[in-house]
Amino acid sequence: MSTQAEENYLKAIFKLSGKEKKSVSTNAIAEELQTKASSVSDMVKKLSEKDLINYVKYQGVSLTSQGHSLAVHIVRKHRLWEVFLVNHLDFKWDEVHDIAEQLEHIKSPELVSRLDAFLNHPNYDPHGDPIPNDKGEFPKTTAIPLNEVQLKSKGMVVAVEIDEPSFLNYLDKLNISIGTHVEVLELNDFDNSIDIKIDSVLQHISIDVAKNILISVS
Amino acid sequence: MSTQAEENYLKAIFKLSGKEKKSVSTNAIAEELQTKASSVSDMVKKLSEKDLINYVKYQGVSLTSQGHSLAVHIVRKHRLWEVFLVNHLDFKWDEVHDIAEQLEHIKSPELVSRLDAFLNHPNYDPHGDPIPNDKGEFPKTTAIPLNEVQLKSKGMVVAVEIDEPSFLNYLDKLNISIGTHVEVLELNDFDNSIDIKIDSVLQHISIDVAKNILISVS
DNA sequence: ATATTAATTTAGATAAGACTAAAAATTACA
DNA sequence: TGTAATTTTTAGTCTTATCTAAATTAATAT
Repeated sequence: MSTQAEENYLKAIFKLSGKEKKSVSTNAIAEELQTKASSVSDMVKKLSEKDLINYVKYQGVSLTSQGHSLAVHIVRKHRLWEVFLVNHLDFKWDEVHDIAEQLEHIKSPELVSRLDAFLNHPNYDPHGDPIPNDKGEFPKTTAIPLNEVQLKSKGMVVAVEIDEPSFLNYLDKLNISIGTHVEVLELNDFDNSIDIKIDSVLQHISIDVAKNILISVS
Repeated sequence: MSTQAEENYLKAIFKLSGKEKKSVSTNAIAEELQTKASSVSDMVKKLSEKDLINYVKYQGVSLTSQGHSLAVHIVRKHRLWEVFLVNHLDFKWDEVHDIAEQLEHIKSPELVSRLDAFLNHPNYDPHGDPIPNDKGEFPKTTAIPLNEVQLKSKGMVVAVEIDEPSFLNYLDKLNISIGTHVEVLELNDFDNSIDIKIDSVLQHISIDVAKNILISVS
């Protein structure tokens, strides 16, 4: 059985590995989990002994298939709970992350499958993040970051890459949410900012914001 | 902030204190939590330092008003989650205790109040146990144990005092659930068993079972 | 190629929560 | 009332997860 701490490490490693499944450094994990590199060093040893990660001293870590499937399962629970909180308890999309961080550690396979059914097997959470099914498979998505969308083309916001309230509140202020239609008008080379049109209103957003908004181009 | 361990101790002390708020012994807590008396000794010291319980060496413990309100709050969360699990996720009444034991430790006042509203402010959980409101007040109940019901009188099952699956499954077999109408027919002095009528079927139950079935006499 | 810097690991501590075994206090009862 | 039995506490150990400080390995730059 996995502890909450172990699950948080696996989740962090999963996130940092990216879809390229690249090896993750001790420091990167420490940064992600707001802890010290020495603590990470201790923990990766334990996870390695449990065959949840591959670990060679000084060479970073990667998830084993067992660790990967555990991590995906935690992500699944996190995102299902977020759907519940927003769709049924009327939370806003910027309020659910911390609560889901707690709920994702509840251990009951039956609960997960019943919650999933209750929610009608959702494919995406309130931030547009894909929800893996019970076999760990993610729905495929073809979205690209807003800063990579071709000039003059239109698309729809399908997901955001950051769940922090400060970022989400900023998007609220710009009237950007999942489903919003955007048109990319112009790139301003001098500061890498982007002109976009939302509901026929012109907006001006920085490259750092644009990078974290995923668009399905129409 | 309270840890899960602390919360479980407070809950155990609350339960063992009864409505008479009697002082609780170290051994009783150890028995309730399936742990050792020495561990309890350690923990009560800590809870006492946090002003959650009154503790004098060798003289048992009682909850302070602060400890009481924390304990009641955990009970509230436990029972609200049980209602959710049974009413919305279609769990049976014998399946929800262990899951609610986990969910009761989720920390989010907003979540509790929204869940309560979502469930329509229920007064009783699936076992008929009263759910305190957000001020910690319990709905008043006048039910009495089945073994104290007068002979020849009728009533309705409103609660059960044990949540263990083995007990609940036994009740299922007897067709006893919350809302069931029962008539007490006879007391058999030689073994303290009781003859009752359920849905016009005669049943024979032991005093130990009867004690844990609460009846509202009609 | 070697010296410096950065990243990582080890060593040693700490805190929470549990345990066993032993000591101390309380209760029971002859 | 004094001894026996029971209950409770203390002392010492263990595990998990963290930390700081020091040591070691790897990476970088001259």
